[in-house]
Amino acid sequence: MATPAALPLSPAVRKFIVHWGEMGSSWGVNRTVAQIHALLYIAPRPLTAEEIAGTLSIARSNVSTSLRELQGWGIVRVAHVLGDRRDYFESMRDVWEMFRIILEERKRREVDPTLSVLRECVATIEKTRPADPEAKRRLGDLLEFMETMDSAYREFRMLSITDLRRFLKLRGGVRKVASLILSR
Amino acid sequence: MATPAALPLSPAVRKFIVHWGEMGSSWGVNRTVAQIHALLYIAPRPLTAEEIAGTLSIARSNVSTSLRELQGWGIVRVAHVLGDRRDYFESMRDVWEMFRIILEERKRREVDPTLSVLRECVATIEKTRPADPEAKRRLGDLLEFMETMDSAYREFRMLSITDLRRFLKLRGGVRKVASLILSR
DNA sequence: CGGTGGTTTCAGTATATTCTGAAAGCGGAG
DNA sequence: CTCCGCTTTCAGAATATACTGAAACCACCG
Repeated sequence: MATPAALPLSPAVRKFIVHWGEMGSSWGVNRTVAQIHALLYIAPRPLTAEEIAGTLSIARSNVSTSLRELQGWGIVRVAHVLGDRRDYFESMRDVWEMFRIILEERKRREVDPTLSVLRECVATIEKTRPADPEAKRRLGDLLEFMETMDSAYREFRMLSITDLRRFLKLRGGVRKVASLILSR
Repeated sequence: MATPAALPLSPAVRKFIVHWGEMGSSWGVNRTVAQIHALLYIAPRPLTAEEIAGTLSIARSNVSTSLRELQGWGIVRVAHVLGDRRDYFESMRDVWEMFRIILEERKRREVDPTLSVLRECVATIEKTRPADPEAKRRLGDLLEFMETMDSAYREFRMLSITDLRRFLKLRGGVRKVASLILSR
């Protein structure tokens, strides 16, 4: 009863795909989308939509939509094979780069809008009389926190992947930094 | 038709609560739970479950469940008023501390399990013959990435909130660090 | 004890999300 | 122009998630 185009997957790979799907769910990513991503990431070559559908037992149309979303995130792209009219899909392979892209995208879609909302709220409260000092303070704190995070992120973003990697891999590095920069 | 115990909320506060709820959704947190958290965070004093239900127009029982979840995360706790049998609930107020707690909790619930799964998968593949070199490499890369992130996180976690705050607030700090530590 | 004020549980309902299959779209080949 | 292989769209079906209200529970009080 297996769909014709199903790829053979080892148990380990199967397990990984399933887990990645669940992980996705709890991070607000559709399970199927995450599974497709996992499959493409681990596959040794680009796959057709048909193969993906067969392998994961999901409808062809569902694959189409999900692939579109993954392309929207910029971590999957189409490739072509000479003499073959079908679209082949492949995932970005560099994990660090992928991480960077996803982070950037989530910031853009979620953090940035929150920052504007917070700014608007604070502004509105300030215009109100009598201003509600409690609420103003709380929203202000939150806004300040997010702005600090935001600019710290912008700074880290400027590092090359290689430097970022080296930095994060330093053992005891953080403590060194702390004593170097923070003590005065 | 307003529920008796509804608190008066300014439009700005209202907007904040609604937005926070939506934010929650896209991060895998139930909208209602996020709204309650927002309300408690901004409220000038601890609130009863009744007040929360009234203010947000949700069922009393729903509030109960959601509060339990927030307590599970460790960012909301009960307080009591002398001579009043009811439970009052209040949110943690320090945004940085709250962030730290949420991060820790998500790591524990999501990153740690993923790390084990990846380790298991890699181990399984290694035992298989002939081992699938492609898959092994891909899973290995991912595992290495997550392990690096994990230990970097552990290091940062050792900083006091104050130091962390100072560190993230340094302008140009990252570049300084980069040249200090990375160049050799 | 039985009553009172409050909290929690849970089965059923409502809502939102995801998935499917059939139909429409698209572009090249003949 | 029409057929063919492939892709996308979309209305409705299936599923998962969130929410409600009624009932059970609990602890204290008289």
